[in-house]
Amino acid sequence: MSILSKDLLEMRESNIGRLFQHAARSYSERALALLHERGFSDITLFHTVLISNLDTAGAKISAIAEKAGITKQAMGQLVNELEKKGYVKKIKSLEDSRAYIIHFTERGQEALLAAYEIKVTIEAEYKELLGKDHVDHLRELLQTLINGSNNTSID
Amino acid sequence: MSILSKDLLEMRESNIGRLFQHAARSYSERALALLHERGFSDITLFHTVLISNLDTAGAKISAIAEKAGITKQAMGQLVNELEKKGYVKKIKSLEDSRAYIIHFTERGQEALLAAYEIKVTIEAEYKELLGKDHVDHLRELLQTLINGSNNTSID
DNA sequence: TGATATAGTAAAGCTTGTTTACTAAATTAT
DNA sequence: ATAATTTAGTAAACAAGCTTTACTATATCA
Repeated sequence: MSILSKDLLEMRESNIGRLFQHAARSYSERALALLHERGFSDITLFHTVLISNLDTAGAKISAIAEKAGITKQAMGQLVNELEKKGYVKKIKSLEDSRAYIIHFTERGQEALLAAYEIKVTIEAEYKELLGKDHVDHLRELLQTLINGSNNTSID
Repeated sequence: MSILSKDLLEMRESNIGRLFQHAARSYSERALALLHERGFSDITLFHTVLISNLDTAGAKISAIAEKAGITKQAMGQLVNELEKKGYVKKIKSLEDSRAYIIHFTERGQEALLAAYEIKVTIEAEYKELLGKDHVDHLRELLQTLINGSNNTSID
């Protein structure tokens, strides 16, 4: 008990893993709140996985799934939901009749643009808190960390 | 399509929210792998929520739940699982006969100590990648960010 | 001594996936 | 050309990690 309580206090006070988690959560909650404010209230955190991974208009489901680090089935479900909500369309590939190409609808493109603007907004907020140089530095440090470790991950 | 593809490329290339997520995932995967290596292979990521939130030996379920940002029920379930695995014990409170106090068993304390050592190990790895000063700076920046935003969160 | 708040449990349901197993089309080998 | 294999996607069942709703038992306050 005496040893533990000391260690644990030290443990909590500076657990960098927890800081990462909090930062990630803070970011995504803010981003989603802003997205809802702009009228895209039917999008959940779940859906943003697709949005942030579909970087080339017209990719196949399996390609996006791989990029996002989830199974084809999960991505298929996600695409179906977003299609129901009117954000994307599945169009049969001309080159491969097994495959579908995912296209954004006009509303999907609006959402995408909003997402981009929100990203800019949040980064501006960060710059106000930390200063531009520090934000850039933060990004670099994180990038280095991710490239350096994490060799066994799916993503 | 022309506008979008450009924006999207820019979006992906430096999305700080995604960097947070990757960093968090990288950290927790590494931590869990090391914990398993040390013989605590029955612990999942899920269980570490309790472990990292139970900083005062002898807290009530509801108190830990609140600290961890989850419901009492979820924490109750978690505690039961960890009790089954032999890491903690629920002991009736003498002061409040509705309440249980969570105590670590000997094995639980071993796990806790291992968790602390793993934290130190991972941070040492980070220091090797980035340098000590940069790790300290990273921590500061994250802390500032979390304190500055995130006023609506549960946690 | 009621009224209300708090500690914890129970059961059902939700989200975000995975695993296993399948169909249909494409590719490669023979 | 046809058989074998790979690939794209779907379907169904299940699991983790929760939440919501509803409850019991105890404690506290008026």
